[in-house]
Amino acid sequence: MSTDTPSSQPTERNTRQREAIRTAIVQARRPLTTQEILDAANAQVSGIGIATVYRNIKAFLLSGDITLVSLPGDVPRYEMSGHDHHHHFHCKRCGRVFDVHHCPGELRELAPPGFSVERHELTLYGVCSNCQ
Amino acid sequence: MSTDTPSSQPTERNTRQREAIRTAIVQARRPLTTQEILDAANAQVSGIGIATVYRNIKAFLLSGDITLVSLPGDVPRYEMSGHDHHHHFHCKRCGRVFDVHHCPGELRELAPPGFSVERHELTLYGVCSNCQ
DNA sequence: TTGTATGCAAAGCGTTTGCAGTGAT
DNA sequence: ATCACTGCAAACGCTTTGCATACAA
Repeated sequence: MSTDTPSSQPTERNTRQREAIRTAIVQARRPLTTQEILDAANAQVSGIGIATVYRNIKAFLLSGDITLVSLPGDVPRYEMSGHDHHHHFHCKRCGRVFDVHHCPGELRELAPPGFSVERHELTLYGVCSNCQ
Repeated sequence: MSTDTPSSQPTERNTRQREAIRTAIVQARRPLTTQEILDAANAQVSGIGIATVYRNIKAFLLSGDITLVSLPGDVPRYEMSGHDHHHHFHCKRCGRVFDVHHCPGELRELAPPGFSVERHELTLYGVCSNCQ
């Protein structure tokens, strides 16, 4: 066994673009799409390319900084990690997605006999308080 | 008011390809991906093009014959309509999706105050009985 | 100075569409 | 004989990748 890490990461650099992308996701406080991230990041540092957004999203996912939020039939969204177990609410008016910090709880019994449930995802659909 | 339908649909024709695609979905008894549909249909009638599968899927969706099943972070699947309210189970071993005919029930109270819930989708993840 | 990060453009990949030929009615 | 349906290939939209340059360290 080796003492030094065999696959040491290359040094990460703090670029204006990367910080703008990170800030966009942090300040949103809700899951953002790639396009929403690009728009918010461009508001801080103009000229950011979409490829840079994709590359940084991938890097943040790998490092665990952000989490993929994919709702059925919708484009992927991303939010900061560290939230506890939660679900999502999709507003049909404004199209935004919000976190829901409640959970129906134990769902193992819902599956047919012989099926083992390890995880679940729940999405609520309706109208958010802003759009009422 | 007119007696004849203003926008009368063009007459549908029963082609071997269309019937192969419909049969594939009927016989599966679980939601199928586009590729699974193409493979199953080709087993009956070889040489079916992928465009034909997409066109027929779209037609079946419009007519209500089939229903879109889209799970988070996964490709769309399709199943015959007419099932009652149900959810889905995704096996992490074989990748197949199964219907779950139970439901946790009333979920309106999970949303934050001021949010109105109209619909919900639940996906269970784990290992199916075949793969145990 | 080094080499990671970026921007641009090209390449991928799954899905859609245009078009000419096929075939159900 | 019609005209909807099909197969093929081109077109699309979104995401990824190659490459030369920019810039953080």
